[in-house]
Amino acid sequence: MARVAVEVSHAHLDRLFDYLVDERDSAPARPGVRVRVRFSGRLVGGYVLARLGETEHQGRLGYVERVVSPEPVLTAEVADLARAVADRYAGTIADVLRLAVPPRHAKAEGAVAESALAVSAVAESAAAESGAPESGALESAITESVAAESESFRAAESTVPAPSPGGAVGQAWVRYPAGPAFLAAVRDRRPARAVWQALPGEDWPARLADAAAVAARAGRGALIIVPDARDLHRLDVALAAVLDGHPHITLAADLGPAERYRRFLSIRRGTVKIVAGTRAAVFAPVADLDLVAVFDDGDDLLAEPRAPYPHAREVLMMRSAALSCALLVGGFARTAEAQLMLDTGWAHPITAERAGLRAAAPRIEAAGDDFATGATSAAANARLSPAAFAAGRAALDGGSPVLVQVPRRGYLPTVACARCRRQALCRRCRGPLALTAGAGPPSCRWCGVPEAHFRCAACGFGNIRAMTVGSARTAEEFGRAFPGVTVISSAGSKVLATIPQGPAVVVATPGAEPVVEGGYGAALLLDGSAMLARPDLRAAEETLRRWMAAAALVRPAGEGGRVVVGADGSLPTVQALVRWDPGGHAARELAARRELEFPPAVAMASIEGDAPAVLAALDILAVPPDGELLGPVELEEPARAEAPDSAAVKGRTRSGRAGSTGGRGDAIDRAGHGPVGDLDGAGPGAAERSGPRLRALVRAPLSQRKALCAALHAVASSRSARKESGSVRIRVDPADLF
DNA sequence: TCAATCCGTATC
DNA sequence: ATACGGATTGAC
Repeated sequence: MARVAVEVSHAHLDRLFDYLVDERDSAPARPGVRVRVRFSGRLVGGYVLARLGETEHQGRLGYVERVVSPEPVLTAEVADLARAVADRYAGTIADVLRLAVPPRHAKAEGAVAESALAVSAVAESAAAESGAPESGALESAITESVAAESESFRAAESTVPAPSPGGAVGQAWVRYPAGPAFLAAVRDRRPARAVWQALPGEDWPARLADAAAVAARAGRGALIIVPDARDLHRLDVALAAVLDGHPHITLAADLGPAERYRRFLSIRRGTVKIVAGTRAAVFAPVADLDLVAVFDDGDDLLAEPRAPYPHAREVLMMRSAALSCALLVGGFARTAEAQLMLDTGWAHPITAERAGLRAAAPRIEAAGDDFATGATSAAANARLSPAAFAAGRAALDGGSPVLVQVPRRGYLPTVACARCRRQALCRRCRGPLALTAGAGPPSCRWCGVPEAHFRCAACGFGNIRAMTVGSARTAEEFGRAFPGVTVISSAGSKVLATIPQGPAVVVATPGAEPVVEGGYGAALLLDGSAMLARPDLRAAEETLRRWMAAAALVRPAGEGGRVVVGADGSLPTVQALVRWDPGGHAARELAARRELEFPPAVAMASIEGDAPAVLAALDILAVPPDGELLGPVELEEPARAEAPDSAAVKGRTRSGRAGSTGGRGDAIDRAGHGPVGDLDGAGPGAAERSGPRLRALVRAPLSQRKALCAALHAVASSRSARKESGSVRIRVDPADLF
């Protein structure tokens, strides 16, 4: 007999089923293999989780129809993890397994054996180029820290033989007092858990690679998750430089099915134990995991958009807890979630001392609100305050590039009625109208329809004015402000990974800032007020994260590096940037969330969908004793007019979002329905046709998260068992709360 | 009293 | 989807 996890995502079927195994299938039907089974008539896929001598099932058992392949693709660890993640997010194990195990590609199964050595072309070439680093630095750093008994990571007798010489890494971690002790813990396979605030200018891919190398030298595995493909490429290069000899592999979303499965297999077979990837890789079945790490955990790309919407940081936390292995949550800034880990004592901080920070940080100043505020500045050079202009000028004169961060891409991405200032919206889909470079009428960023005869819906006026200035227009303005200087743009569909040294103005959207050898001479952070004013729970945290990511690319103050932020210097978030205090800011954020009873201080879930279905769901929801139901409220539809939005500015592609065409993807994501469905029903009637949609929030103390998730799962089970009509989406810790 | 049929529910 | 059990119905 075999216990099988079937690929059926109905909540009421979210359990294991036993099947008989025919004699001829008995050998290959090992735990972890894919099988096909008959499940109430139809053939479905599944995974063998265990072989059994007996069953608890009362009725008749069916037979495993077919063993798809003898390859055990699902390890016991990942199976347990999938169950835990499903429980944590009130989802089903089938949904998690869909995220965790890539589709089979038969050809790749045969091919893996020979090709496993050539796992990363980048890795090979980069390794060849980098010289052999001197040896001994890490070892001495670790030894010192062990002797010193770091406060954060209790030193233990080393149980692992000293790593062989021939390439040392980790020396740079001594800038963080707790750093070497953490590496020692990784080496000794102790379950150290750390929240790491990288110093400005830090070569963070190299530091993560150091940590992975420690695991590799101990003959063990490491898994590192980063937000996007550009970060992953940097990490790939860094790993290649320090791993000498130990193979590593990257897992990105844009690999084809064959390559994806091939790499997955070489990880599962233990051929490669050092793995780096984007969010889907959190489930990679890395052998002998010693370390799991994530960098820049505030990036919304780390939230999986498919059910049950797990967050990479949370999955890695669960993995490290289940395996008792080291966890590293890093970033220039610090999320409220990371702060909570520190507050509860679950993790320890790895931060630099004040002196180290002073040596590394650029000089940062606020230029006040008058510089860079959308409409009023669009016409003039007012977007450049005297301080900003001076900082830029000085850097350029010194032969260095200047980074200009603009939260919005495009030319003039939002426009408004010139008389009443109401935002100008598309008359067809109510999406935002925008102006593109050059002449021509405004057009809708969602459906693309041009608006040749704008009339304000509120006051009937026929002229528009700019409300926000995008990166393209900003590049134009800076070209005029600094005549003769090269202007480089990195935004939207054309994101640059690096730029050459030398004087240039680099205009980039957040997350798209190119890296430059030696650092930028200055960074000018525009339109900060707009970014801070977004109606989003995480607006402050997210703004600081973006600012710090940009400011971290600037050389230290001692080498002339300057940062000017266009926002009121008295704002706490601006203060946190100026003083480079991500920890203090995160502590205040978390305190505010406690006050408001919002995540991560409480467990929160959203229930949204068609009104009757949501009401019926709420009717049977057993809210935990100290829980609370908020709403339901009607969702405005179509989606509301916007402030700078998070995902669209980066110009990176995530599933279902057209990176280069932008508008279309936005429409689908934000409104929950595509533009096509509404084309024949312009006006208010269009939204009504699908019926009103409701959203409710439920919250509970963290101690009752399990009960909350169980109650939500019960709601989903009841709905799916009765095949109830209408759609309801349940999300635990939803990325967007408003 | 028993078969034919309907309906709800479980799905191994 | 399909299979099954229990309830319901209608013929004898």
